[in-house]
Amino acid sequence: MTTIADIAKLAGVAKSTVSRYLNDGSVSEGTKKKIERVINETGYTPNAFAQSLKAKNTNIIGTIVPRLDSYATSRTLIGIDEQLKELNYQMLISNSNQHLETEIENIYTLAKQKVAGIILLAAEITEMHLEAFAKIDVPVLLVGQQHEHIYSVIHDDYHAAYEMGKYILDKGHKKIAYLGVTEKDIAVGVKRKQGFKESMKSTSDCEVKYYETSFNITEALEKVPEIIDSFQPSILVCATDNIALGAMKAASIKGLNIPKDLSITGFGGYEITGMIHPGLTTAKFFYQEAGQLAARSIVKLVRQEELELLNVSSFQLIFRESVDSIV
Amino acid sequence: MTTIADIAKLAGVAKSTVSRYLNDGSVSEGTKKKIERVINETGYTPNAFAQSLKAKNTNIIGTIVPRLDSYATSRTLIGIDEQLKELNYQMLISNSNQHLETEIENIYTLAKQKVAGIILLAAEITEMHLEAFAKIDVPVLLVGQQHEHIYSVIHDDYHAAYEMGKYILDKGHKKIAYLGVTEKDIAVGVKRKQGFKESMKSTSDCEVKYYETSFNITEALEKVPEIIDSFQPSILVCATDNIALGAMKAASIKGLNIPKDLSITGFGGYEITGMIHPGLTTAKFFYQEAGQLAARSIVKLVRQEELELLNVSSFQLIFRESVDSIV
DNA sequence: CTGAAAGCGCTTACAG
DNA sequence: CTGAAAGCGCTTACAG
Repeated sequence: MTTIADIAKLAGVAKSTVSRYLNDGSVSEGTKKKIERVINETGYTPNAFAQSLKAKNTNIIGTIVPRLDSYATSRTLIGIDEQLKELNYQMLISNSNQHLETEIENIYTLAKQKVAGIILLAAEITEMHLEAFAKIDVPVLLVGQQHEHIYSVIHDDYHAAYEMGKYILDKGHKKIAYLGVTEKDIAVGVKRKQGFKESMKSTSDCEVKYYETSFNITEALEKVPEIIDSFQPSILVCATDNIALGAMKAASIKGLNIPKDLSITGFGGYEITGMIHPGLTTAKFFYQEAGQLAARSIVKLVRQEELELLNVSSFQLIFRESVDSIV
Repeated sequence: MTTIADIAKLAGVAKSTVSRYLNDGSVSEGTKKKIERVINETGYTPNAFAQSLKAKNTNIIGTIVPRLDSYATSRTLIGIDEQLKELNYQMLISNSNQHLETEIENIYTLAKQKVAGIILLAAEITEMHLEAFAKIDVPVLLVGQQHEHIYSVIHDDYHAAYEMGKYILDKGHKKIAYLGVTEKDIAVGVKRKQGFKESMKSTSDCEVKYYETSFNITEALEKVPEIIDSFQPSILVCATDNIALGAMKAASIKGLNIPKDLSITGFGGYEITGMIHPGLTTAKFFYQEAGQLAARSIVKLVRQEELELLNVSSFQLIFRESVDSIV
């Protein structure tokens, strides 16, 4: 293993000069060349531990995810990773496994590891989160959820739901069931529902009912039949693609034809929604792009550059076969 | 930030004693207690960089994945992470984005970061891989692919395919199409086909044809119609769940009923295969468990304990509605 | 069992 | 622009 001392000796300069060459670079052309040559010959790369020991922080961005096995998470991570590499930062993934306490722990652990910044793929921001953010001296960026005091990148849940509502109204649906999730989740539970409700205001002859389920496909699978039986909606607007998938399965099991007997929509734009039959009409969010935006944003924060508190990533409605036109 | 020097001063001992307390622990009961108290009061944790700088290696296991957005990868990572935490190691994920060169680069980069070991979720092992493994002085474990010279954890592709073959024979199928992938992929391309072929030997009145496609759903979607048209199989055995998903979509688009007109099976056991309608008959691999096994195995390698060269993770056939019984 | 000292590979004022 | 020296927070022989 070659060290900075080796390079210095081989190049005939002092270690500090090599270090300067590696960093700020106020070195004369001549010595620059000498050092460059030696580094190339030896294939030297500085020891990151020694660097971090002095510098007291790293070029690592810690990314905390609630779960690893989710399409949204994966795509977001890919975007973060891509962009971070380009900016010469490294991504460190920390999985909290849907455990609030583990999530809080991970915040402190990452801080202790002297990460330059933390990206949190958030579901819910509690007092404990705020306390942790305050205690650690590391910039934090939320992805997927907003907060009045914390920088964030969010998806445009509100407008996506608003447009979705408009669309199904256009399609002539009048008995509409909205299957949402807990309001603890501001993005999915509150904003999507708000946007949807807003779009429903434009009509008066519609019957709209709101239901709640979890993010779990299986729970949707169980809940949907009673909604169908009691309310008999012409369309079921599901707050996530997974819930929609569960709903489709439930409808199929009941022998209903989608979309003839029941239309269904989702939110997310998961790849699988285009691979099933019938294809699912959904609002696609750009997870990878949002990840890239998040990476750029946290680096700005690290560099103490300016950043909007709230950064919104866009969406796109995808129209497929799961919605029928009612005439 | 409190350091080992602070602890030493507060406890009235030398730094080296504190260090000893933290490590081998040959410290008298009395001083142990004093140090313990101070550490608890201050909430001191050693600086990992300083430790690594001396120790010259870390408790980090680098995990290289070909892609982040795959069910198999995600589940495997969860298993690795879980088990590694329990063994007091940390997982560092390195995404090569299905780029061979990036993958090779990642091997060297991880080695430079002084990871204790490397787990490689492998697709194909080339000469460049072997060269990299030889050059770096870090134990390596393959997951998903085997190799005569390298430690590995694999799924039991051969027997899974063998059992699947037996099962569809039992169901009375006689015109069978097998849709596999490139033989560069030993596990999926070679072993699954071999196991399947072996099971076909037990019968003589069957017509079996072998086709090849990529891992890409879309490609399966395009390829399947011509297979159906030209060969008219009663069943399509797909080498992965994704290919099966594409096949199901293709069949649905053609207006075929699954399984009445065409039976379909997959391999993988992805969660989604149970959520679509009809449910997909498939061979489930235990990715998470395999990940745990991988974590235990690489730690054994790091600790220079003994390990079998080849470690096999199990499988389970899941019977659902996508296979018809032919009488 | 315990402490003083050297050293891991860097960076950073401080002189020149 | 350049170098000598101190120091980052730890560990590890070496004495005692």
